[in-house]
Amino acid sequence: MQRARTDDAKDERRQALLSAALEVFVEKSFAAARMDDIARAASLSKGTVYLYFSSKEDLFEAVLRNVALPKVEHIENLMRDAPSVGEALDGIGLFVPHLIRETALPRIIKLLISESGMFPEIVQSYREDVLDRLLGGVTGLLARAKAAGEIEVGDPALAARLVAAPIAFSALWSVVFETVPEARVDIDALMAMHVTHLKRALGVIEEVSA
Amino acid sequence: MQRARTDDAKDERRQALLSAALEVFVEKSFAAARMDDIARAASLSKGTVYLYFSSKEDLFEAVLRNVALPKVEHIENLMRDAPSVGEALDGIGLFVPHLIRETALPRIIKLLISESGMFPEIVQSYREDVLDRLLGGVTGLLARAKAAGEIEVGDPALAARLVAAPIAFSALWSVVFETVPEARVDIDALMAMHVTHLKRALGVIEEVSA
Amino acid sequence: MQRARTDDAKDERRQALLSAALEVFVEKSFAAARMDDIARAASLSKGTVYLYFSSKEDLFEAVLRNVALPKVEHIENLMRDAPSVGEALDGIGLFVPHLIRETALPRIIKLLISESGMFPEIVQSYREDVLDRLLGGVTGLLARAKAAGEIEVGDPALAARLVAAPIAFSALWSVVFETVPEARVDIDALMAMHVTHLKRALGVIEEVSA
Amino acid sequence: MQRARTDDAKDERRQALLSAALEVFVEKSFAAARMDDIARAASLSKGTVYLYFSSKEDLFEAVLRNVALPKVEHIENLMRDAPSVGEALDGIGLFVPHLIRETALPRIIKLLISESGMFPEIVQSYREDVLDRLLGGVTGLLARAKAAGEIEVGDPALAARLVAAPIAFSALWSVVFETVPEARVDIDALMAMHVTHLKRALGVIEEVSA
DNA sequence: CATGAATGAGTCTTCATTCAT
DNA sequence: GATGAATGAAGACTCATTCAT
Repeated sequence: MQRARTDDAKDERRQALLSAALEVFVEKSFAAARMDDIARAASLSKGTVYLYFSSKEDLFEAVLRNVALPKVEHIENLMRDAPSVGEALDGIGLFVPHLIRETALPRIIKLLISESGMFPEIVQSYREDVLDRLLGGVTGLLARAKAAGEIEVGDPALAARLVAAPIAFSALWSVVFETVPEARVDIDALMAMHVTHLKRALGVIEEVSA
Repeated sequence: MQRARTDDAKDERRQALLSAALEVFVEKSFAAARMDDIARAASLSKGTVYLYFSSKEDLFEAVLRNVALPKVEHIENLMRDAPSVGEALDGIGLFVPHLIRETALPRIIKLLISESGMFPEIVQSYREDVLDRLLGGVTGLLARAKAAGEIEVGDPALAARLVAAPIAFSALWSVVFETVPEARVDIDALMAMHVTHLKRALGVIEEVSA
Repeated sequence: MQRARTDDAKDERRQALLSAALEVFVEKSFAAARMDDIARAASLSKGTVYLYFSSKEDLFEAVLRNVALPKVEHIENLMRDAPSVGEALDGIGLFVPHLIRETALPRIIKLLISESGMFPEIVQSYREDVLDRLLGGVTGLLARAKAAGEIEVGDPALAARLVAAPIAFSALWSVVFETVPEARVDIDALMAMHVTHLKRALGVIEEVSA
Repeated sequence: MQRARTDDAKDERRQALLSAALEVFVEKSFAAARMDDIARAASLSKGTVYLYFSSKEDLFEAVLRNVALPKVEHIENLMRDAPSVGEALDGIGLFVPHLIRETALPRIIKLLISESGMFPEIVQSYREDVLDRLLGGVTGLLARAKAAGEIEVGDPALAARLVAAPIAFSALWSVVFETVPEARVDIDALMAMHVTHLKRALGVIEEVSA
């Protein structure tokens, strides 16, 4: 491998390592992942990894710190700025398939679940920093809509979980089972149905899109 | 430790080991679990484990083979024999909290997810033998109700996933996050809401219980 | 297994164990032999072995102490009492095939060789008590014959080794290689030739047997 | 330890390991030898051995594969090209003491004998590839000489064994018993006598060396 | 006496980490 | 900066030995 002299080149290499590490940690779990696997997945040698991360655990933490977090704010804003629950749900229905197919989200979720026993603090802080904020965004949206008489719902915090569950479920299903073609699920159709069901369940009146 | 002379005593010890192993595998993942941990969790010494299981992997497979499987038929039957979708859903709403709080289901799900990368065949066969059958049971129930004009729904197979998702979600949440009190969720309430939402979404007409 | 109440029954069991142990030690070496193998080869259970021998090493030593030793005196006497070198050699030629095919000698030799590194004292004392005496017997025979002008030979002690070598060679070959039929050697013919060669080499004048 | 960067340095280390392993296997037997012993004998650490050999068994097989084999052809040629049986035997008489004192042959023989029970295939293939060829070389020599009326002998294949036996005997004696000074044998004298005896036994007419 | 379940010391093997090149 | 050889701590597994039954 060439040497990375500039800071940019170093950042690039760091990113390559993080992304290789995510892949390998997800595939094998933290304990079973070998530094060598990760190094090779990033086309580097074992020793080089230690130039960028001080230990396997450090690398693991960096993986969780560096992915997906930017999205949180984005989604919080989407929830806050949505003109109506209906449109917010439509947005979710359209956005989630992309989230599942193209982003690291499913793998991050799987990793969090897998390592919750070994890294409880990391996982709890992830829950606080990411999951609670996302659920909080949806909760807020539903609470405002409920207050506005737009929807009919019990505890918005619980309802937010019902909104999130099929998303998490699909994300997990995709990483866990879809290595095999017969387990494949049509996520677009599933999410479309999820949104339809939610609207019916919440009593969202469908506005006619002119 | 006392010695297990009779076959019954040996079976008991086997069960104790399986249950200790499930605990440790769930907590640490297969790779990070030490046979010694498992042995001590069952109040045995390391060597004794090998009198009952020939290897760590054998023990792991036995753990998956020995739990939850009996329940599958039970639930399949429930779905098949349900007099109506509404009652079936009510049944689910009442049964699931028990399932999540009292049985190994949540831990098994977590384990399956965690080890899907390391034991793909085991995990896929579990999907076929357990998950597909459970989802198939719900799918059948919904398909029959749809044919009878009882409910309004698109593809029953997808809808079955929407039925299952909050159950899986809650199960996972309970093992992954509920080690910490502030992450606790009221599963009874959540499931009650889930059933309510489902009935509304599917257009189930609530019969008045005389 | 029945209990051995009488002393005779106990001795029998001891012998069975010694003979099973010889077999297993020869087949696998001391280190690789498992007490369980030996016990089962004697149709006993593992624990029972410890009623007769205090440890694996004790059993090993007993094996070497209890076999073949009686023969030594017998052979010493044969050598001492032989009326002539020719007849002594004839006796060897007739006796050795039996020794190799029917007695434990070949296995004992193999065992001594195998364990010479792990049990140097045992092996050296075996050499002194058995091998040196046997070689000494032959050496004495040759020395007397030389003194009597019966044969022509250099150092009788060296010549004794030339007498012994093909015997040891055949014994070893039989345990080491003759598990496979294509390695089989006609020991009677080989020993006959050995005796013929020895007589010619030593210049033994063949008396005509009336 | 210094690091072996070049292929040459690695080959050197491999050789050092093979030779350390031979020593330790011979001393203790395969089963009783610890990888750590071997590593230390080669001034390396335990882990390093596994950079060169994938397992203890792999190392063992490599030990047998890498020694003595070159000599076989050499000796085959000597036998084939010998101008006369007498000279061939003289050659053996002079060469064997070197073989026994300076080469790995005695240790290899001991190892083969010791491990014949645990590695029957390896040992049989060694017999075919090495011993049978060596014995075959001598057999051929004797058969040619017999056909030429040079010597008087029965079955040359058996006679070859009588040629080999004192060599094997001495080789074994040297590894097995000569750790102790009082067991030492004068191999040169023994071999000289062996050759003398063989010539007499075969009726080789001693040519006068001008 | 006989058994075989239980134990834990001992050994092979892996792999995170270091460091000479 | 990059490499991969070397290291040794850690963990799976075996088996001699003990001892409750």
